[in-house]
Amino acid sequence: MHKDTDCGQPRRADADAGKEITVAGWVHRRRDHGNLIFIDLRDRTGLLQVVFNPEVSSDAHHLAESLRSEWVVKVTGKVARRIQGAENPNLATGEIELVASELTVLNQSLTPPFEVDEHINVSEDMRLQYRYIDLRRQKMQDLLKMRHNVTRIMWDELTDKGFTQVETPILIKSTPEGARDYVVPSRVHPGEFYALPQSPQQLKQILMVSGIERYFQIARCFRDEDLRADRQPEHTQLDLEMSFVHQKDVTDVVEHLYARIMREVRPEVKVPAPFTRLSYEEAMTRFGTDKPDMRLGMELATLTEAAARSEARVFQSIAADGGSIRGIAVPGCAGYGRRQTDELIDIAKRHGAQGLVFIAIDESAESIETMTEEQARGPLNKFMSVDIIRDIARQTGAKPGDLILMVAGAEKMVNRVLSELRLEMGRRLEIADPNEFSFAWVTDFPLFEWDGDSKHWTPAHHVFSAPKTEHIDILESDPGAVHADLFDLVCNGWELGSGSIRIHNPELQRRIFGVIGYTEEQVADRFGHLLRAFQYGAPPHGGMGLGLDRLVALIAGESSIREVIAFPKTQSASDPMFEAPSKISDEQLAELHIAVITDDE
RNA sequence: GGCCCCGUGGUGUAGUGGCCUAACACGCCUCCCUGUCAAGGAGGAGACCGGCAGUUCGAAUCUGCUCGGGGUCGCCA
Repeated sequence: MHKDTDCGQPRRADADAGKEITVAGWVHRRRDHGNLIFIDLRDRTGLLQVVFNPEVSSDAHHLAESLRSEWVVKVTGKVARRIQGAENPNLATGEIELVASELTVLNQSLTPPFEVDEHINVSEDMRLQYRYIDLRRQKMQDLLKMRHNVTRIMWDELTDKGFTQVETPILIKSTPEGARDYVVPSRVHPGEFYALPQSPQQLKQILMVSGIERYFQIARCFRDEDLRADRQPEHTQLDLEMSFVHQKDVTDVVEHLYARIMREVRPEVKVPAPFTRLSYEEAMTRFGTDKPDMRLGMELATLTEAAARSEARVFQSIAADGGSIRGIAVPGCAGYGRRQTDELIDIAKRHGAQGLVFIAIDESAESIETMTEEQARGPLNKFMSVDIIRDIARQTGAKPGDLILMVAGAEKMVNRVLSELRLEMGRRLEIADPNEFSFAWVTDFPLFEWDGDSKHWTPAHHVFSAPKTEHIDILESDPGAVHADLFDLVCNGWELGSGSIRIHNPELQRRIFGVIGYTEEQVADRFGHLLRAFQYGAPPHGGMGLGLDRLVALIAGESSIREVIAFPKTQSASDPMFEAPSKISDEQLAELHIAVITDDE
């Protein structure tokens, strides 16, 4: 080793003073006082102040004059207690310093494009281009370690529970469902292609047929779709699958694991236990979304009946057409002015609403029951009696000083709009406690969704989820009413993963394919291997896929998963450091039997 | 594919039609300094304003196209 001690290691003057040590690392900062030179030396464990004193070693002092930021050096010297008054309480090693007797420059460095420091502000573009420098920052090192710890706990916990980690192949077969595949040409089979897995779903189900019983993998998944703050073309998921289980068995394992991760990685935060459980129906009714942030309050109320009793034509006609009128009460916002309400109307319109109806309950009202007509202000109030307004206030839970937001129209749109407004108001009012992690299981999803474009039923999750036993009879006759043992794990508005009890009966699996509208040929081509496997004693099984990047970002309080991925890609799915993707040589293309067609224009 | 925001020395910003021969901070370079720690002091170098085309007497500033980055809708079994 070039060093015998880590920079962050010697900490106490009593214990360490007088020891001769050798450390090595990067020059974090240099303070040259002429005759006395200070270097903050940085390695993965932290900072250590090194002093070069010409009276101790004139050679070392002389060489130290040439040191610059990010040079890589090795220093030998004696640990000494700092002189009185020169201690640095901000540094873990602030009580001591290293008095250098010997300095070796192991490598020089160009002046870095940005400083390796926490307080600086650099564009993400620049950070990604020089990711190796960016990752030297303490914060990035901490995030990578946190991620490591999360996966370490996954390994520990699942190993204890009898799980076996199995690596599944990265080169598999394209089964064009859902997302676009990333595709890899085969040299040996001209004109044929592998696909990178969108998830190891089928492989892990086959492992259940193989008798593994409890499988997990920290698996890379590839999807060639547009990126977002929480979506990368390759993401990592904790993939797990269990045999002979019911839904509760799967959620118990995951809940125990996630509670433990929170306890060990963020011991200071609140994690309400047990995790909340609510059905998809209930989530949509109370929050308008299947991934609610439950810290926000402001639950949705159905006001169709009350609003339809008013003289307001909009409400009457929407109610008559089978539409829905719903609303939320935003605490303390009765004083919102025109500009603020206009902003909310914009948000509502962006998400499909025709408009947004406000009722402001004046602070001066003693209570909802005693408030007067004048104490409730709103554009449609002249069409509503005080009784109706009171009714609306009661159902939304509004109090004096609150602002009620109402949206009318198709239920799906109304829910989406109110859910967005709820999130927006939560952000504005800073309602959510950043130290609370409110996990919830959302269960009993419908198995199918109607796709108006393709005029087909499509799987709400994926084709392998089992319908609830009591709904098997109506699979073909009323697909929309079929629910499944299908569940999501959500936390603070983030979808962290979903799972289900799978189909293990090849005949039932064929019926599902039938409802979705696959032909015999398509089924044979895409899923023949799975159906064949199921004919040889497939056990009942179920499992989950849980996003690791999202989990770590959530735990770390980061809004983008790029912060917790060592080498993420930009929104155009490219890597600014590698400059990937890139063209390949004609020789490579020829070998792969590939001709590139260039778009003119 | 749609919509929105951004692009000025190495980095982050200011400048939004003539005051710009482009300002500020950090960084960088030189010198001074034995107790600093986001050291301090003095001096200095460094950008023609993402690219192209236009409007104008005059463009960093206006317009169009384009490239790059970010957010979002679509998309994401």
